[in-house]
Amino acid sequence: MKVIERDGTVRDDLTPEEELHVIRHTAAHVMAQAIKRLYPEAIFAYGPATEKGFYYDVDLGEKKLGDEDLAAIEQEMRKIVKENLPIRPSILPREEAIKLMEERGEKYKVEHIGDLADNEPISFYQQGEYVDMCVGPHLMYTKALKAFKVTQQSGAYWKNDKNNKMLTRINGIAFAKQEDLDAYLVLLEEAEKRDHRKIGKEMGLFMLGEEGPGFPFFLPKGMALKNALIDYWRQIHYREDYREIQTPLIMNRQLWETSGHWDHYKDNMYSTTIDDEIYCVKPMNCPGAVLVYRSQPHSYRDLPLRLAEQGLVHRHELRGALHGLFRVRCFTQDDAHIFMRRDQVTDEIVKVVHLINEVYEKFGFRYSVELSTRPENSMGSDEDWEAATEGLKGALEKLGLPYVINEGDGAFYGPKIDFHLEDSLGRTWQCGTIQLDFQMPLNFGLEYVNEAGEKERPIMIHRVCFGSIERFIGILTEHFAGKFPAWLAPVQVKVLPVSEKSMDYSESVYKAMRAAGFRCELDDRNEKIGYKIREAQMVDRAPFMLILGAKEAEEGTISVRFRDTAETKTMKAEKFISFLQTEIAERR
RNA sequence: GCUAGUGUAGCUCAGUCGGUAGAGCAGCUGAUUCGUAAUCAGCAGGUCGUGUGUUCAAGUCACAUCACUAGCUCCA
Repeated sequence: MKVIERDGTVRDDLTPEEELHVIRHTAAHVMAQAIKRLYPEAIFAYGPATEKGFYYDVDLGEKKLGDEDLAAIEQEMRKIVKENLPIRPSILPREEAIKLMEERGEKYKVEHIGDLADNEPISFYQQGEYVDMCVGPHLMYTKALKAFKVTQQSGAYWKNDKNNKMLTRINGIAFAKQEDLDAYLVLLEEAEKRDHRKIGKEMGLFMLGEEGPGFPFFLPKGMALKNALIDYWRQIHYREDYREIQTPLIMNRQLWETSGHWDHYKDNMYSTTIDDEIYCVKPMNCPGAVLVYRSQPHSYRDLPLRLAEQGLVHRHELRGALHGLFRVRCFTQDDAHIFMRRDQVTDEIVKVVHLINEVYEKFGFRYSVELSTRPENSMGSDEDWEAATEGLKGALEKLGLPYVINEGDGAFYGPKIDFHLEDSLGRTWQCGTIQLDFQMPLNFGLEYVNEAGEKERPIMIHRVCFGSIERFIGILTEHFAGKFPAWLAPVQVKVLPVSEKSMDYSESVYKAMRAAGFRCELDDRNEKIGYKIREAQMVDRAPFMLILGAKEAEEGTISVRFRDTAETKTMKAEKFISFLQTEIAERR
């Protein structure tokens, strides 16, 4: 595949990833050309290639686009491809570049030139009547664009700043070959089947209602899953020497003023009035943990002190941001606050990273790591922020973990390391996070007594592994497409009598399974065995089905059908029980 | 909160030009007693998200509002 650089050099040595990027970037230009033909008044902002496809942000004045309009744009793009226009670059002096863009009314491009460094060359690519300011490279002819689709539109602010004008963002996808595009569309369909909202409904895990937007209800099956997850969490945290606490949901305004939440987080806090005083529903667990720490004097020998809490927090999220279990207004954080001496910071962070890694590996998740630095609206001194940020960086480097830096994205009280997991569509969601905090200990006057008998201020880590149990369950559901491993499965064993004749035997087996501690259900409906298997497989997604008919009743055995292989094995109930107990105990 | 869209039975969806609500699955009842991914028949199920308006007449048109979906912004 040949591409042309802004200086006119023709190259054919790009990697497949780079080629895809160029294809998508050219697709964005062709789309812009199509838009300009259909809507001559359109003014263009940014139009990049992305990981998933491409988009162009366009100012269409008062014009609103419907689905037909998107189809028309795609149609026009196909026409432009057919015309096979050559795509050629040129570099202009800054004044001429500005003049060209001004003549064409491209005010966003003019502004963009103003943002560029003085020595940055300003280049343009032209295809037919359409000229776009662009660094390239691009395909050399429009006909080289083989497979693309305009997918959706949305609003987006100029330069992503909500104080700026809202533009129309038109999204598309493009691939090197039609087969790749088709495969991608199939993938999207598959992803839809894994959507945790759909599976959650099918399996009866949770529900959301208009009565409480963003406040999920956990149904019996979802609760079983949640509890299994928390049992696992307790086990590993006990091993790592954490102590579990629980702090109140509602505490008075003064506490939140001390912690800084009142100043920095008020818009996200729910509040209520009790005896004429304002109380806030906790959006974070830290102040509660801090009060627990402060309730007793501490020796340097007690540190690090690790206080863990399954903390239910409430945050007022914008309603447009709500999304199944991924983004809710109340969620349970598997939180912990670690109070420690300055010399313990690196070791402690390393331990937490190991723990998070252990948890994610358990489920086979891949994750990406980000380090977020000081935001604008924050508290504390530059030195403390510097030290905290260096502390996190040092730990990451000691571990050799690759990470990207997210400038200005830290919490208001400290920088953080974030762990991001992918959903079925490849969107990433922040789950685990480790935050280093000098502020809270200062604001609350926390102390410990050192070896010399002097008072010193501890440093605090805030950290979560799952992040929010709700979000984590959403990710898990999509990851396993509802086919949870036995230790997590809401229904572990489903007993399926072949007919009513084997009902008595089935009931006795069912009771034995429950007595063995399994989450077991009996399908006692008057249906054929095939029907029951179908539902156990597709709806409950039970890892084990016990098929019980006259043969089993006579022999005193059970026929176990395995969800994942569809194999069947006949054995004694005791054998199955000990097998499954091991399976669950080892969380395989 | 912003941009665009969607809202009809528990679920998935149909409903034409404005003329008074329809299917499949699930549920219930009956028959069948069945061996590894859907047995047959019957019955029942709806204030068409909510409100206001236009009209002789509104699921259908208009406005408002709520929820949901994709994205933006924001976040675990």
